[in-house]
Amino acid sequence: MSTSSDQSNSDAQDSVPKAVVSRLSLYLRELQHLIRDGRDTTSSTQLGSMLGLTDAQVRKDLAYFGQFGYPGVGYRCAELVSEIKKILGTDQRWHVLLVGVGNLGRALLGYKGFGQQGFRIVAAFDTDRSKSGKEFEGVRVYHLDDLARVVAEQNIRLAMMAVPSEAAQPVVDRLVSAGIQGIMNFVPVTISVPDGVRKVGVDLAIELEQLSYAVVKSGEKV
Amino acid sequence: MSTSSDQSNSDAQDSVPKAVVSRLSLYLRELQHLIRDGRDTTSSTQLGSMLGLTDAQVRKDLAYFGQFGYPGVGYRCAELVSEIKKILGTDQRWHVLLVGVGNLGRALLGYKGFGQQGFRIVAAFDTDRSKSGKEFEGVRVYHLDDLARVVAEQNIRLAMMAVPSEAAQPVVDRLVSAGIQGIMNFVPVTISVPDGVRKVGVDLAIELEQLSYAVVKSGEKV
DNA sequence: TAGATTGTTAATCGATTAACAATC
DNA sequence: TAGATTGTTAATCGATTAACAATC
Repeated sequence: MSTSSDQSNSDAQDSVPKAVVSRLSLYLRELQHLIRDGRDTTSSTQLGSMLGLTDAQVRKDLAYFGQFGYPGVGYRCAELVSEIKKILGTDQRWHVLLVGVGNLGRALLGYKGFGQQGFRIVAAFDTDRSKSGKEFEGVRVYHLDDLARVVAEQNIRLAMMAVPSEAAQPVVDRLVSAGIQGIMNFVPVTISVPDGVRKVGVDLAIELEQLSYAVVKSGEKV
Repeated sequence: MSTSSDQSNSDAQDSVPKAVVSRLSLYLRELQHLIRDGRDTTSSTQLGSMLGLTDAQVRKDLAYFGQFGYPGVGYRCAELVSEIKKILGTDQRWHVLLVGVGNLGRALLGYKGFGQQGFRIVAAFDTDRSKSGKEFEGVRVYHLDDLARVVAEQNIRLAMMAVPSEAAQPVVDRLVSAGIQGIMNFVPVTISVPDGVRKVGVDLAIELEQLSYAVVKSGEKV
C-alpha cells in the first residue's frame, strides 16, 4: 500500500515485503534500547520475545538483506544497528520540511524523536502570511509560494504534511513539482502521487478506531 | 438479510485479520468523502480504485462481517457507513483520556479528527503540578494521582499516552489498574499490557524511516 | 568438545485474486 | 431483457513457522 497507483508496477521488484521493513524499524528501536542498557550482543530469540515475534521470523527478516549474525553468538548490537540504518537509509541525515504550521504541525516541529533517528526538519511552510518569517521550535516558517526555492536551496527530499483536508491534494502537487521524493501525510485523506514519489499515511483517528474495534471485540468474547 | 449472530460462528471471533480491520477504516473514510460529495451509492470497484485495491478484496473484506451490498447496484454509502461504524464500535461515543500534556499531547487535545469519528478527550493528566487544574483546548488537566478517580467518574475506557520514554511503562501500569481497556501509545518504546487490555502504537520516527527506505530503494532501482 | 545460535530450505498456514452463478 | 455488480468458492500467491546442518 505504499504507492497510490499500485495496479501498475511502481513497486515493481519489491521482493522485500512491506511488513518486513516495518519490523526492521522495530528491531532498530529495540537494539538501541539494548545498547543503552549496556548490552553488547543479542539473539533472534531475545529480539523476538521483546516484540512478540518468533525467533525464526527475526532471522528470516534480516536474511532478506544479508548475513549479520554470528552462529553460536548472536548479533552484535552496535553492528546490527548500523546495518539496519544503512538499509533504511538513516545512516545519512535527511532534510525534511513541514507544510501546515497548525496545532499538529507545531507539535511535529518540536518532536525530539525525529532528530534521534537522523531526520532534521529544516523548514516549515504555511499559507498564512502572518506566520511567514517567524520561527517555531527554531524552525523558520516560509510562505508556501517559496516552496520550490527553499527545497532546492536546502536540498530537502522529504515532506510532512499537516494541512486542512481541502488543501491536501493541491499541496501534494506542489510538493511533487518542487522535487520532493517522499511525503508523510497526516491529513485524513487519500492523496495521489505520481510514480517515483513515495508516501506514508498516518491517520490518528484510524488508529483509535482500530483500538476501539479491538476493545469491543474482546468485550464480546467474554 | 444481513444481521447479527446467526450460527455459533457467525461474527464470532474467527479472528478477522488485522489488515482487514484497518482497511475497514479506510473504506469508512472514503465513504464519508463520497457522501460529502453527494454520492448515494458506490461499488467495490470504485472503492477499491480509490485506495489502490482490487474490487475482489473490497468485497471479501466486507464479507467477513455480513452482506451489505445489492447485486447489480453496489453499496448504499450511508448504510455502509453505519454498518462499518457498528463493526468498529464507533457507532457509540468513546470517552478518551490523555496522559502527558507536552508538545505532542497538546496537539492531540486540539486535533479535530477524533471528534468527527466519535472520540472525545474528556480529561488529561500530567505529573507536572503546575499544569493541574488548567485547561488546554477546553480539556481539564489533572494530576496523574487522580487517574483512577477520574477514570471511574467519567467512564473512560481508552487512553492516549505521550510521555517521556522512561515514564511509559509505569504509566501503562497505572492506566491498566485504573481500568483502562485500550491504550494508544505515542512513545517510541514497546510497552507491555496484560491480556484483555489492547494497545496500538504510533511511532512517528518509524513512519519516516519507512519513507526513507522507500525513497532510497526507488532511487537505487533506476 | 558441548552448547548455543545462526542462515536457509521445506512445510504450513493465511491472504489475495480470479472466476462465476445469483440477483437486481 | 441486458447490463451491472454482488457474495462466495476455488486457485494462486505470499508470508510465517519448523527443522536442521553449519558454525563458532
